[in-house]
Amino acid sequence: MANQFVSQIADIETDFPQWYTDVVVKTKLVDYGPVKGTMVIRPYGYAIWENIQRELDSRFKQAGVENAYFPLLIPMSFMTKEAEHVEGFAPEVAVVTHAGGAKLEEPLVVRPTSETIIGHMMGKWVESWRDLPLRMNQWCNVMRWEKTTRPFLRTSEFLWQEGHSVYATEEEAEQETLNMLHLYEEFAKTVLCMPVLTGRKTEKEKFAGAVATYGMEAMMHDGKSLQSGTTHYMGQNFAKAFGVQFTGKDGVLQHGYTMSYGVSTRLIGALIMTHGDQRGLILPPPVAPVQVVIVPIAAKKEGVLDACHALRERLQKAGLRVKLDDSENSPGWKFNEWEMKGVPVRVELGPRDIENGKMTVFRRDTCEKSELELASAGEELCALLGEISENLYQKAKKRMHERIVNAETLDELLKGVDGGNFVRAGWCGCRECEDRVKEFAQATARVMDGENTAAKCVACGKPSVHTVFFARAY
RNA sequence: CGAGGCGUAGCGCAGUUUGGUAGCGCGCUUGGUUCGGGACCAAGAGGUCGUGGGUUCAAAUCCCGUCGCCUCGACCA
Repeated sequence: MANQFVSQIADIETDFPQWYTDVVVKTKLVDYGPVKGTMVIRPYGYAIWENIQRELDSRFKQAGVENAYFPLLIPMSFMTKEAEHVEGFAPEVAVVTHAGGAKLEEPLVVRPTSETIIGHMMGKWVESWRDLPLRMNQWCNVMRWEKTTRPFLRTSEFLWQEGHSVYATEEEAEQETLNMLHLYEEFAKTVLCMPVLTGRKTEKEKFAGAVATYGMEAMMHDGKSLQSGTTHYMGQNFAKAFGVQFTGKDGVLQHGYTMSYGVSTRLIGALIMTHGDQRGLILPPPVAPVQVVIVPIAAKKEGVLDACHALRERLQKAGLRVKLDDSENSPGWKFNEWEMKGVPVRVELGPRDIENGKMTVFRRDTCEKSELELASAGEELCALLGEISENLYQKAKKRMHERIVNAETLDELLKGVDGGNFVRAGWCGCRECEDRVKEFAQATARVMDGENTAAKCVACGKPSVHTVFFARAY
């Protein structure tokens, strides 16, 4: 009986994909949209995104990046200007052919990403070395007509931020590509409480039109990897395609160097799958829409609701996001509901607590109950939320590091990924070997390690050029 | 696009083999008693059985077509 609600959610150990879908839908984060492959983000889910936006945006601003907005529709001819780019995205773009009751002269692409239209505008805006660097970010939706979809992880339409910059030199643009990767990594750690692996992507996995792509990969409960953010160094590919030219200090007309970076609502999927447990969501305090939920006990008894309202006000003044659940549901029902929704801390307040000047506190990450002083509720709970963040990060980090194994042969690599691990292995750098790994172990190269520590290639046995993290991926 | 599965109340399903009054659980509405881990009692609302055709006295059930969805493969933030 007590676990009736658990039966609503699939078993996290044995049925991970189903568990994920159950949690996302049953905790009312999203609903399915009428158009296949789209999702409706409900208020509770969107509040998580707003918190992610706020935290990330303040970091961008601090780094000197400004927000802008570019149009949803991109002329088809823009897409075809960069050869690799169009080839990479053509299979998944949605195209508008009619508008205003008539067929359009030139079809319009619903943006799958905005390199082309931003490149076009950069071409107009950049004239002199004094105009550089030009660093912009936009928060928007994009559309990629994927064949199979899953809420947050892969939907036809998704929300993201895409940052785009032009620099005068190769060194600056490359450096910015790495800086943003590190900004993402720090963000994942301190805001999402999520450890990640970062590094350069292989040629096969890189962004269409880029010179180099870097990725941030997070490990899910089942040992599969989820690409959670990417940064791209474009060299002069897009600058040449869109005429992004400037006159340098030396008076010479030259092309700029561009780079871009993005994270999407997929981050929400990542934190669900990183922290969640058998009871449902566990949301990291920095992004939780509700950080503390107050559940009154015996609400009709005199003074209980008053005490709850007073506590809520004090906690709000302390800067916490607080919800007082004064609905007619029974306390047990509320406990389970808010646990499933991942609220980090619950405060139970009843006649017994009030009489003793205490509050009963339940923390979602460990599911432990304790009593804290009502008088110092604000400070106590702020400290507890910090402790929960730290604990979530350390737990996830420990799990990730325990599940990174080394392999010297394809058999070892297969055994590793079958066991739900990331596999660190040597690679000679050729496409054939990368394909062979995928065919043999259904694992792809996620990112390359900073240094090459392996002796030989896991597939062909020739000397290793890169050490690569291989994993199955979402 | 290849292979499998499923469409019956808001959600989850039974009923289909062997044709015969449209069912169950949860949820919802109203009233009452409850409230420290998904409470209980009573009364109630809610269905073109995905859809088109056929067989039959009679179709959720049998036959033919069609549409939609899900899972697994190839593509991907």
